[in-house]
Amino acid sequence: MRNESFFDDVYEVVRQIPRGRVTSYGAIASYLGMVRSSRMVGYAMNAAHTTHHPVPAHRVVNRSGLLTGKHHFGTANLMQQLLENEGVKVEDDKVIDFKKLYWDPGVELG
DNA sequence: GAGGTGACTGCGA
DNA sequence: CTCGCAGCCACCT
Repeated sequence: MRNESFFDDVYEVVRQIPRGRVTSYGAIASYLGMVRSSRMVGYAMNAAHTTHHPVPAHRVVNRSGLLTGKHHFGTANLMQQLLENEGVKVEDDKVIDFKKLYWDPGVELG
């Protein structure tokens, strides 16, 4: 029951991301069948800031591992702090070993 | 009802 | 390697 909207689906997937892992907007979009609407995933993250649902948006980065949305965390270094706090090394606003830490919902969730 | 926006992605030069 | 352009679609005003 998604009374809220498709955003709720995005939040659910993002919450499934294990600690110390990261994924991309396209991966979530693809898992939800909205690979062509990857922008909407990012848009949903923006709305996540307004919902009451806890969404670890810091675990979601662009397909290059770049912290594109760090500017939306209030402070530019907060997103990197959270990632490093989980064991994810970040440098120059980019996730190191992004390929290794990459978490694909289409694979992990089936 | 219509127009504008965007936390993206892929491809070409 | 970097830079630019076009497509995409739900949400907001």
